[in-house]
Amino acid sequence: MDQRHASALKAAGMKATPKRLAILEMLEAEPGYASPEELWKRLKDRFDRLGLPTVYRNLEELSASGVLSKVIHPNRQLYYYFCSNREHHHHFVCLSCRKVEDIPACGIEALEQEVSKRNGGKVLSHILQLNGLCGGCADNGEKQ
Amino acid sequence: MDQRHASALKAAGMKATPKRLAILEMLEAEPGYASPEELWKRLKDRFDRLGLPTVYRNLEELSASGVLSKVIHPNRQLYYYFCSNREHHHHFVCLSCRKVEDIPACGIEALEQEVSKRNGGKVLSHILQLNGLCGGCADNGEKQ
DNA sequence: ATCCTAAAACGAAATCATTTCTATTTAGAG
DNA sequence: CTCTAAATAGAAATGATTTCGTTTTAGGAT
Ligand SMILES: [Mn+2]
Ligand SMILES: [Mn+2]
Ligand SMILES: [Zn+2]
Ligand SMILES: [Zn+2]
Repeated sequence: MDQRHASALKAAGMKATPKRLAILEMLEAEPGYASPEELWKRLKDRFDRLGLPTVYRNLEELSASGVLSKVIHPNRQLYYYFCSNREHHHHFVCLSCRKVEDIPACGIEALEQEVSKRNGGKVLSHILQLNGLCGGCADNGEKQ
Repeated sequence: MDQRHASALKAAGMKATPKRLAILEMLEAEPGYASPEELWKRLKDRFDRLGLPTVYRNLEELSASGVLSKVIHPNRQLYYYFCSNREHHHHFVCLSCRKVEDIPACGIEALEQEVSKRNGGKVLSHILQLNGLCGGCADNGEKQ
């Protein structure tokens, strides 16, 4: 149905199944981020059969391929967000209403004040973390 | 015993119990971040009794009070790190050896290259997220 | 249009890191 | 030294997420 999403899936090397398309449609319509179970509960009505593991699996795959973005939440549960901005950027997420706002730049100190002043919101905390391999480990191809 | 840690605990309004001090000592000696269970297994030898929930509870409390820092890990398990740098800063963590390096500035794009070149490491991914309340939600004191 | 096969989905069950709960112990103020 | 709120034990519960063997399906090939 939705050619945009079908194309995105094809570009990601994934089959355009009805359930994947429904997940993308629902998440795109969502104003903020959503949990796998929330999406599952609402998607169940549109299919005679839909397993929660299927939702988990697809969200993770779509996130891994960059079609969806994952939210790092203090409660450490999984949340996903559909962001049409294909440029590299980061997010401001509201812990109350789950709204997600794009953050164009990456200067954190300046960013906090800017977000706080421009949107009138309050930044309670921020997470900045670089994951990777140090020099010694990058050499030999160790993992984990 | 360790006056520095006892003082840090006092400053945080926490009692300087032997187990808390042992947790801090062990984590300070650790070259990288560690999980609650790893610390527990090694601390058990030093006490006739030590519950895993106690380690979890103390790590979380110490993290909340800023004595320890929490690591955001792709496997979504809990890891903690003792950082003596009391200035506001961020971390580069190695997914292979768990080493943690301070990152003084917050310009992410520049940072990735800088970390990659200066330390010879490889940045596989980064997380930048601001958590807080948007304008609408900051007004009324809603939570979650 | 039909076949074929790797990919996707099912769904019950398992996993297991983390939390909860109640009784017991203890740090540290007075 | 006493007293009490804070801290801990330890068993049990929790529940989000994953696993697994089976069944179904998307989509390229014929
Ligand atoms: Mn975005
Ligand atoms: Mn540090
Ligand atoms: Zn390393
Ligand atoms: Zn909000």
